[in-house]
Amino acid sequence: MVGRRSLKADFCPSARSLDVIGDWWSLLIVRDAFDGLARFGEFQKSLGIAKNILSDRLRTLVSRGILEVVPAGEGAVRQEYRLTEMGRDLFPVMVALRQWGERHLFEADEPRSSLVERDTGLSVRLDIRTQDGRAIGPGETVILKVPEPD
Amino acid sequence: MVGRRSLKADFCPSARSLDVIGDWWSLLIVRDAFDGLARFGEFQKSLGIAKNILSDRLRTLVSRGILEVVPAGEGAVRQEYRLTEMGRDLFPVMVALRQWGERHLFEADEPRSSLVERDTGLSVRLDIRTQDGRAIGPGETVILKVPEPD
DNA sequence: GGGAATCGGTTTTATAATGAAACCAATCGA
DNA sequence: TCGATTGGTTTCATTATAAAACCGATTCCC
Repeated sequence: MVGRRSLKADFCPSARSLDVIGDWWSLLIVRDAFDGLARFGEFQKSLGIAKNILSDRLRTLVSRGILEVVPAGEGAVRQEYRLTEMGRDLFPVMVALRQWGERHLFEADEPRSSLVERDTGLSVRLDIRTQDGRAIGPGETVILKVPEPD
Repeated sequence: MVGRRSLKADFCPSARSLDVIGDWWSLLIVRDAFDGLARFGEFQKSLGIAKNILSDRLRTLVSRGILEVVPAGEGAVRQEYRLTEMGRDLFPVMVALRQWGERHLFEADEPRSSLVERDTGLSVRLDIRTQDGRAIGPGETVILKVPEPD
């Protein structure tokens, strides 16, 4: 096969998501975008990514509707990369990754950045519930597959 | 630089998480593991991944504590790959990815697999709240950075 | 019990993705 | 106006990925 397999046509939503944002850099760029970064140079400095790769990733993220290009300031020539609505919707993904990393990838006493509510400083958590509001874990769930066409 | 930059030492938990599971295949393997797959051949068939790459990814996931190798059945020689506690803790990440994919990567009428509570069939959702239970969005949060050592 | 098929990989080789550096045009700042 | 910065693109070297061939150990089948 040439190149990497695409999961665009997969019926599993997780697989399609990974097809779009599952590469090494994209979510890091999105994280920085959530953090307020918007300019090419800012991403490049923050991530230490090669410029050609950053260029490619930004283009791809824009083409997929996760970032959009907007003029930087009023009537400015330079442009910025901003999260679209679709991009901002990745927030739960970022929070879930953060939460997992905090729990498993840090020593107890190790310094780390943390995500809190702006107004109160309360830490943010994420949980999984049924439609009617009961919290549940992986053991109580099941995936309903779509029937394979012969 | 040679190879890919490691984010192991980054103070951002999301970055460390991506360092561990941010590559192209790992989360797909984890998804399949949540789905009950456990054998080398099962993963290989499900993902269509090259065997050498699968071999490498499984080894890495085991070495990082996300999967563990257990004997398949009583006294069996063959072995299986199972999610560890740390691996099962990735459930919210999978749900978040799934939710995003459902919302943005499918046509309204397109068939898709869905995640539901086993006993009731109710669909599963995920949301972000403060410690005291109020649901919030990205706009109401802020990241507290760890002070950079000079 | 013997042979064939399957399982769970490893090795080899080709190709694609990534990274670093050099380069460049347009803009900005002094 | 001139030099520095920004935002890239191009080129080339290196690394990762993929496909296929291979292989030993098991399991299936009769």
